Amino acid sequence: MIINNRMSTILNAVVHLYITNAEPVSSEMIVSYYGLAISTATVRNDLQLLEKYGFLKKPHTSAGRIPTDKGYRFYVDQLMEKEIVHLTEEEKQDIKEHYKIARDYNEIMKVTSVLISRLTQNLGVVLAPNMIKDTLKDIHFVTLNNQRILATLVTNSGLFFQKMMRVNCDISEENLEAISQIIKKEFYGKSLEVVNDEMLNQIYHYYFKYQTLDSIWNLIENCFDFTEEETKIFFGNRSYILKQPEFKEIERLNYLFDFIEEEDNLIKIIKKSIFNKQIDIIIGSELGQEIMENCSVITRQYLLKGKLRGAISVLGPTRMNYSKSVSVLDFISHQLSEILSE
Amino acid sequence: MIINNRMSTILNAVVHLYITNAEPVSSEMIVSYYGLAISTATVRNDLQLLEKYGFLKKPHTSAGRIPTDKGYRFYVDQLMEKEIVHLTEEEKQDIKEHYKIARDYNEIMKVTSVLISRLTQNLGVVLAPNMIKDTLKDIHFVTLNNQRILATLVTNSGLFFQKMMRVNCDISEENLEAISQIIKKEFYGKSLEVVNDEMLNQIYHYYFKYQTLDSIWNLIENCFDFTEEETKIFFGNRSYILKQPEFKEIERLNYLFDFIEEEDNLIKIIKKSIFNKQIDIIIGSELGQEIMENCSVITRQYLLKGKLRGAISVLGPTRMNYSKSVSVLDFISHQLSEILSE
DNA sequence: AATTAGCACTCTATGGTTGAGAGTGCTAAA
DNA sequence: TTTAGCACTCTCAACCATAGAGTGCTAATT
Repeated sequence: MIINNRMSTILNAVVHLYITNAEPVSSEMIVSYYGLAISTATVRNDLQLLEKYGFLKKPHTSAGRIPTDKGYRFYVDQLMEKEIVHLTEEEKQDIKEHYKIARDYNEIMKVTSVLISRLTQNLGVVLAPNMIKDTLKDIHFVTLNNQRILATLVTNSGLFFQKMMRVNCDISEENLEAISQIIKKEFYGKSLEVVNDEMLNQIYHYYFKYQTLDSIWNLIENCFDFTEEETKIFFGNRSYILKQPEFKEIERLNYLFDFIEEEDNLIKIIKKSIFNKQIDIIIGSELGQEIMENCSVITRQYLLKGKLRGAISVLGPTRMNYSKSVSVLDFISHQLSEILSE
Repeated sequence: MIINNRMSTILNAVVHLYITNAEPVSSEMIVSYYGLAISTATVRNDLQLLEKYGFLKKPHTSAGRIPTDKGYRFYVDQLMEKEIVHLTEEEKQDIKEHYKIARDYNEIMKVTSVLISRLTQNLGVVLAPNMIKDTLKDIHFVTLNNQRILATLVTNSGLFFQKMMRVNCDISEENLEAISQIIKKEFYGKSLEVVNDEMLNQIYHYYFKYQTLDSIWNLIENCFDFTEEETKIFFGNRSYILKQPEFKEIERLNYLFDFIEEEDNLIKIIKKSIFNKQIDIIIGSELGQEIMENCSVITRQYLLKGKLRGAISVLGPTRMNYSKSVSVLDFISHQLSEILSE
């Protein structure tokens, strides 16, 4: 299997034209749109070869070609980088404006997902920052009512985390204050992972050490498990993806929404991606989800103070603009990292 | 215009059959499914009259009848109450189980919306509890990092409210503590509305009164506006509504999603409803949104300690099961009120 | 006066047919 | 190795034709 220069050009052309027109690409189209100095017959020969190699396929005998997953893979790995579509100044400005308005972390995540949706015309997805490797900086309890206490836990990187806890008896402000002092004293500077494990394992140790607070540790034992919290996921606008021609048959759309609303599968896929590399593109069947075989997911890491914390993604049909999506994710990832770190 | 008993029965039959089958209802159908002791011709005569009065319409000359908005309105106002579909024991148990798992308020709202979606097979919507009429019970500041402070404000009903504030200079823990003490001292027991207004109006008063804290009031002035927070809205599963036959043409679906994602319109509609009455049903064109003329919204209030706080809704096609939806909303509203109040 | 049987009429939905057009793949020539 | 030329294939849209579902009207019946 030899892919010469011309074949690369042709494959590239097919991908491009198919991405923009959503219709099978003919030899005629390739020549005319790219002004190639070769005949359509020559192009057809190459197309035949590219199909034989598995990069292209035809919906039916007398139709033009469309890329296979393997074709997109080759495009993404070998051809795309040369022609990354950079964002326009307006787009960049637009992104920055939106971030200026967002105040709290939830809003920042929401804005991020919406921006990705809008700029890629597909579904933007954001995984909220993970803080399990952070260290404990502060903890505070507030009584909401006689059955509920709100714990706010702050980490060294300025992220925070909240949990409502149910209790069966009144606990005085003083006792809550004392508890938080103890926790700070014992755990300040330790990673949440450690705090969590040690607290759960050694609860009786603390129970004996600080006897005055006996009733409270029992409550905390049941309530204070930081890790059980599942990853928060944010979705941007779903309306753009609805308009993609691959979803004009409702059935496909049903599959897509069932998949999205299941959430866990998607979270798994995204998490696996950021573990691998800074940016990861998963195409169609590579997702390993039969019902999603006509979709791709692009995932980009984002950082907080230089450390990997979460991911932002684009979910769209395999016929998506990979180049544009990568640019969007790159730029937004930088903005997001900057905002979170500041 | 006289609607006799038989005509009511027939109108009721049309609504029922159309709701379950999503297909125009013929005279034959009505007689056979309802075992009426009259001929189809008689039914046809009544159908003609009901159409003349505007309760029914035909998609085309030789088709059965479907209800108009006016027809649904009559059904909902006059016929429905006699035959409310109560939830089964399993459904009730299912709801309770789900609420047991939910811990914090966000989870409770999310679970609520999902339950509504599942049980009605349409889109569940929840407006988070409004706390502007609550009084201030506690306030606490935590430093996240040198640029960000997290304020947690607790109200007398055990709800809380958070805001991240940006600052340009370090503020010591002591100063933050002092500030919160001052706010508590000045505003404890006052409604958030009042706190908000007075704080913003009299900021200079406090500035002079507590001079040691000069730099801080400036920051608070810009950041601490409780009311600007817009109403939080939660959506359940969108996948059920996708499967409704009225949305098998993508275009309708596009309208629906554009409307949903706009959010503001829907929030306005829901808020107007709860202001009116405990339960409110808005049918098709009554929504006043051209693109949503084939949809209805049912809204139910929910309480916290006996006071109106928010709303739960069902959004679906006008051909939705109003009776079932009302039951679902009723039951869930009670559960939700109970959980929030406990 | 109300109901019903009977029947003509209307409209949709389905399936089959046709022809145009798009695009390929092959062959033979350049 | 490239290309012109052409037969071949398949889709798509348009156009029937027909079956059948359901109505509305008229005249008969209760």
